[in-house]
Amino acid sequence: MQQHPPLFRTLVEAVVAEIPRGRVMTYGQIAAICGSPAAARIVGGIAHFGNPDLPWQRVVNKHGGVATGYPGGKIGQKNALVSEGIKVTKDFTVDLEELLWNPS
DNA sequence: CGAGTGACCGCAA
DNA sequence: ATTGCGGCCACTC
Repeated sequence: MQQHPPLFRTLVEAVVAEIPRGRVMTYGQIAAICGSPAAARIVGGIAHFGNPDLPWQRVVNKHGGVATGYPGGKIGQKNALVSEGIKVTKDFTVDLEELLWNPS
């Protein structure tokens, strides 16, 4: 019963918060779910200015590669993903065919 | 309110 | 294969 239209940022954070452990999602897919398939960059921006408690490490790009601006760099994100049981290649990429999470 | 920015995406050389 | 450029749209200052 939102009298005001939900902010994009709120939707993105909600989706990211629903990503189960051991799964990943792409920026473009999250943006599309939130209603703006071309706002993939915005998702990244929200990741930087949004709620730091959310599992942003589970968010990867369309190539399955980890983000560049993650705190600690790609190493930090890869470390966080591996800590959750997600296999990350030495090329800092994850297998989207196996780990991509598709919300209902 | 206006301008700049970006943890992206896709294509061209 | 790698590198560079533009577009796209919401967020921050």
